[in-house]
Formats: sequence, structure tokens, C-alpha cells
Amino acid sequence: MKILRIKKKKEFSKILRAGKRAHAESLTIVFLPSDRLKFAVCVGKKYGKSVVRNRIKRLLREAFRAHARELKAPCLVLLIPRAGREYSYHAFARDIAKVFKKEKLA
RNA sequence: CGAGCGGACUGCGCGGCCGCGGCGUACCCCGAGUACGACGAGGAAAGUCCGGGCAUCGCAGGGCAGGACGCCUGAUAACGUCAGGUGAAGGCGACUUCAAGGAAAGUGCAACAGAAAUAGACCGCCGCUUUUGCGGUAAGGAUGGAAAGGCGAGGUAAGAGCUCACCGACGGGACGGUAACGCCCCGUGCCAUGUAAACCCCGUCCGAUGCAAGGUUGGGCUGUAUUCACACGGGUUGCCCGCCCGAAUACAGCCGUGAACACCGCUGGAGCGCACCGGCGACGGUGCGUGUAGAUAAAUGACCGCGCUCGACAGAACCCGGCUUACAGGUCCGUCUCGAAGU
RNA sequence: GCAGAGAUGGCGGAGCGGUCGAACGCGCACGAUUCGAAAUCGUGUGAUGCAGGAAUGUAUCCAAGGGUUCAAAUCCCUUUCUCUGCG
Repeated sequence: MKILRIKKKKEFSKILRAGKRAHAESLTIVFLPSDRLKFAVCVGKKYGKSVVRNRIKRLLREAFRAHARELKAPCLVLLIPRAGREYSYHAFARDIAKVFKKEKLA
């Protein structure tokens, strides 16, 4: 399954309006069933300087990529990290897997 | 050996594996396809504080207003930058720091204190007069950031550049230097505080807007209304003059419609490296070599192994030249400086 | 990315070279009024260090650091943070 990016503003507002939210310790996941597998990460200015924001985005993208193959059905996914002091790949990966299992997507 | 000063450089490395970005090549089921290949953030990419390129509006013509800079000479595309000097301040020294023009063009301001603040007599001192006042005086006291150069001697009723020496200031001249300025000589008893990062004066410079600039495609027709060639409307920098345009704007109807989109701008440029030549230097010239990010919800990460000093500040967004600020450490250079010891 | 504005007591917000620790309003504390409360009226009210039994006195502080000036919340420079506009 090809992994695509969500880019248009219309798609973002559609997910935020109709999607389902799932909360974990390190992040919040918003998802909506669709015909294609697409995702995006949401990292605004409140998370820190550009270096910090880029770091968070990379970790989230990598964590999602690692677990995306486990998904049964294609859907639109939005990853929103919880603002804090420490951000780690392992925490993100663990929580993504946990949410997929809990919501019976995987 | 210890403590410094100045300058230059560097900014974890190597291997494996799964991914990311545009580019090139190949293949196919031609599509936001697949495979392979080389390449892929910084010294500050930052702050946006200056200067340019570039682009559009315009025509850039003038005046006023406004802004920036400010010792001298040079470098440069340009600068508020850089280099070499001058002066002042600091350091034993190597060296470092400085918005460093003009206060006899004018205006303003200088609270409180103090007798008095750009002008003067409170105490004191001296003379006259006799209960007190009048005059002289800027040595001393007291206030203040500042009280009409400082200090010593002469002089005097007491004093005072009143006179003289030295220092300072101002004016003139000679010499050296492109110049800032330095140095020497002569003269003037010395017309007079500070502030120009207060207004200002003098000199030099500045059109406006910033890639969300801007360009390509983004349709055509009809009707109505308003304003208008005897100076009205619109545009032009804040204002005035002047100049430019001849049409502009709004609404309605019909067909057309991806449009907060796509492509261009978008990286070959005052480019980088080396050598030689000119120059104290900034820098310039010549020759040879080199091809080195270009995203747009926005590319560098995860895991494993090894090494060590255990990895700081930090992420390109049109491009350059500077400035400023942040930064774990490490390396190199100097007929550099001071101190100690030895010879 | 580009352009611009601001930061003053617990909060809002004047002051823009001297008498300014700083107007005014809100809040807070105490008092009056009331059986009690609200409303109203009056008085007071910044923080920290040092001295003092206390009253009080004194030094520093207007985002932070430096500069100009006799004197800076105010003028100049640098930094930090906050806010606004721009197809």
C-alpha cells in the first residue's frame, strides 16, 4: 500500500470535522476511513524552534512508516504530538501501535 | 615552565541495513509508477540591523518635508562594512576600545542646592562713614556636574593676568605629511560652562515597494449607470508645482470555468579552489582547474556494530557583501608580551 | 518568508529628560453605614536587601544588558519576549 501525504487545506478540515480521535500518552491520532492511505503530522510553532519542530516531524514520520503496513483498510491519518520537553521515537512508535490495536485498524 | 595578547582553521568519524528530496539513465501495465546511480543545510543557514543585485509600479523633473551617515586616506557593485593611519581613553606590556564634524550662525534646556547658573556680593577681606550704610574685591569659606584657566612669585588699602615664569587655551607663521595631524617659533593676559545619542548648521547619500515582488494561461459578447477634454477624473512618495493617461469604474444577463491551483521566477553567481604578479594591507590582475541543495503541509531520520575527548549553538526558502547575537570542544601560527628558573 | 507595533505595581493604563516609585481606574486591607450583607462614603496599599523593638530610614528596581548626559522609565545601540498586517 502506497503511503501518500495530506496536503490540501480541504482535506485537513474534512478530517478534523468528521474523523475519530484517539489519545495516547505521547500523541493524539485523528483518523477517517478512505480509499487511499494518506497521513500528515501537525507541528505548530508552540513546539519550539525550527530544529526542534523538524526533529519531531522526522520521528513521527518514521514511527508511522514503520507501523503503516499493519493497517488493514486505507484511511486518512493525522498525527498530533503532545507538547512536552522530551520527544522520542520509541514512545511515538509504541503509542501508534497501541492506538491501531485498540481501534481495531490493524 | 606559568600567565597572557593577536590571527587563522575546525564543528564526531567509519561500516551495514530500512526510509526521505529533487536530478540523470533504463524499463513498463504510461501513473503523484518501478529499478539503478551520483548528489543533498550552516559558520552562523538565526536576528532582519545595514548595503547591493533582481523585479514591478513609474519616468526618476524641481522644491519643501523626512531619513541615514560623520577624524583622514584608500578598498569595493555598494555600505553604517573592511584596510592602513591620526587623535583620545585603558593596560607594566604584547595590545584593546571609541556615533571621534560644528557650541565665536541661531534657538532651547540645566531640577534640587546655592547670595548668584551665564549671571552675581551671603559670609569674609579692605577703604570711607560712625549706626549703620556706601564703595572696592573673586584670594578664602559654603553650594553644585559646572562659579570667568591652573600653580608659584611679584604687586596692592585689600585684591584681581594687574605684571612675570612654567603648563593649558586661542590666533598667526615655518617645516614634515596626499590628508587627519604632528612638531617648532612668535604673538594675545585669555570674550566666557555643559548639552548637538535637544532642535539645528555644514558636508555626503537616499524614488517607492519587496519573490506573498512579478510573469504565463485565467475567455468573449450585450445592455445599463456614473465621471470626463472650456481642466474634470485617475495615477505619480507625505505635501506643492510639474508631468503622464483618453478612457475608467460599477452592476446585470448568456455561453465558458482546475484557480488559495499549475508552470516560470529558482539558482552559473560581484561563484569556489590553487599558483604567480602588483600593493604595508583591504583588495586587484593573469593563468589553470572545478560544476557544488532547490523544497512548497516543505527533504538528513530509525536500528545495529566499532572507536574516542561521548558530540555545542543550531535547519536553506530569490541571491550575494557585511554587521550583530548563540556556541561543547579541538588544532595550528607569531624575530608577539610579562613573570620565574637556568645558561 | 516579508513588513510593522509594543513591554511601566496583582490587572488595565498615563507619564516620554529633573520635584517620578511613578497619575487615574479596577482590585485588596481597615473604618463608617446596616440586625447582617450588597451598594455607597472615607483612609491606606509595589517588591527585595540592609539598619531598627517598632514607627521609620536607606539602597536597588519601569523586559534584560551597555552607552550619551551633571541627571534616563524617557534619548541611542544590542538582546529577549509578545502582538498585528501582507497571495
